[in-house]
Amino acid sequence: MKAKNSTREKLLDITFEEIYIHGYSATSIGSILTKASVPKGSMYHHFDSKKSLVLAMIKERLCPKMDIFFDFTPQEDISIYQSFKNTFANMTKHTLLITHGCPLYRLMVELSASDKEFDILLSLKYKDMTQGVEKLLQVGIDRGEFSSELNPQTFAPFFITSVWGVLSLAPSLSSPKLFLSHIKYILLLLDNYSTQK
Amino acid sequence: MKAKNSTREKLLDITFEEIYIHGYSATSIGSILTKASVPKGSMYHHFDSKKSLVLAMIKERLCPKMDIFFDFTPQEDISIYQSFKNTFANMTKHTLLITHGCPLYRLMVELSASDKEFDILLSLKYKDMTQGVEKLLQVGIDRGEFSSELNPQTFAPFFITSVWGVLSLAPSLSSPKLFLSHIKYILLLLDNYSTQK
DNA sequence: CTTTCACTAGACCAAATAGTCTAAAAATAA
DNA sequence: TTATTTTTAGACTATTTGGTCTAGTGAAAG
Repeated sequence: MKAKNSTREKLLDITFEEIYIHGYSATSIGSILTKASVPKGSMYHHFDSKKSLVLAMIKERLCPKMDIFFDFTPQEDISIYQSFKNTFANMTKHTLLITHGCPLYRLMVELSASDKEFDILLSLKYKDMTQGVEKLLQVGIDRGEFSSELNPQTFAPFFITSVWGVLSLAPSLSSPKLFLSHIKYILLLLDNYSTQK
Repeated sequence: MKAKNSTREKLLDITFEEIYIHGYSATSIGSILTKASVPKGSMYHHFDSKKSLVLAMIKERLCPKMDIFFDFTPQEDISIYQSFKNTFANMTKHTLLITHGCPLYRLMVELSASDKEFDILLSLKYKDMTQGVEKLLQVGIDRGEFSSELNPQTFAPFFITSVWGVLSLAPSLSSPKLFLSHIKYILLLLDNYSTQK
């Protein structure tokens, strides 16, 4: 007996992989179908179109993956500065993230300007992520770890876009070393606002 | 009488515009031809394929445009720190750059992982640009404006990828304000290495 | 003037694309 | 079991894609 919705789930899995690597326009339904060993009829039973398949993939695969790649949940027993270090350490564990960049950002670069529906979905997750950073910074301020001069609302977007910027560089230019020196600068900047000097 | 090579030049112009906005895969030769009012035969007389047209466009349009968007030439009479400020001020004048992002980076995100020839060309220009920043920083160190602790070779890639990261965000999220606060942080970081405190 | 050659023009082609349709199979409910 | 619904299967279609081909045109060289 087959698991419930296994076809749908498999399609979402493969769609994420294919689009992460090749992008939306360069990925054909045919290639997804072949890789997933799913016939066309099955796909069009579950999804109206290529676009709706990808919209579902963003919601059910890409967004959850972002929460795994970028974990900003504050913890009781460790400093916020250390939390950021842990966040970065967690990122480096995901090789695909380092080599192929941020899947959300890559899709955003390709689609946000041309398609409103994609833009809304992707921008929403972006805001969700910057808010995660904002909250973490605010906790740091509230705890007295950071000066109140630190503005979470402007630092968070700087943080996110700066990190996505390095990550999504060409694989041939990207490396763990480059990423490490990049985050070193971000941490240095954050340290400017540290109260424990 | 027609200007020499006017067809070729027009094709490169329109190709740059179309691909800057829609990306490589989403731009068809047909749409370029229509927009440029050039028949297919003319295009294939000047270029072997879509790919070779775009490779020529990168060399003859995109790369020169990058030098206009990002001007890192040091000047005798002004400080390097001020030079960076001027560089940023120059960027904000180019509205397309703020709204649609860095054309080189966008293309890199779409193509570098999949196509070696594009990757080589785009990566070369990336290296060219980071070198521009490196040199500017080195001049600053040599002049005694920056501490020798500043490492141009790691700061330059941080600088470039961080700036490209904000610029290439979704147009719906992007704004001059966001860009301004972003560069404020980069300048603050650079100021850490300033010798005149 | 005439020959030559770079360029234009667009009809044409094969392959790939997203999407449709109908029939059968499998799972579920009665 | 039988009836009903969900899912699978893949042939088929219309459109678009990048690219070819051949005939014509215009300017410049002889």
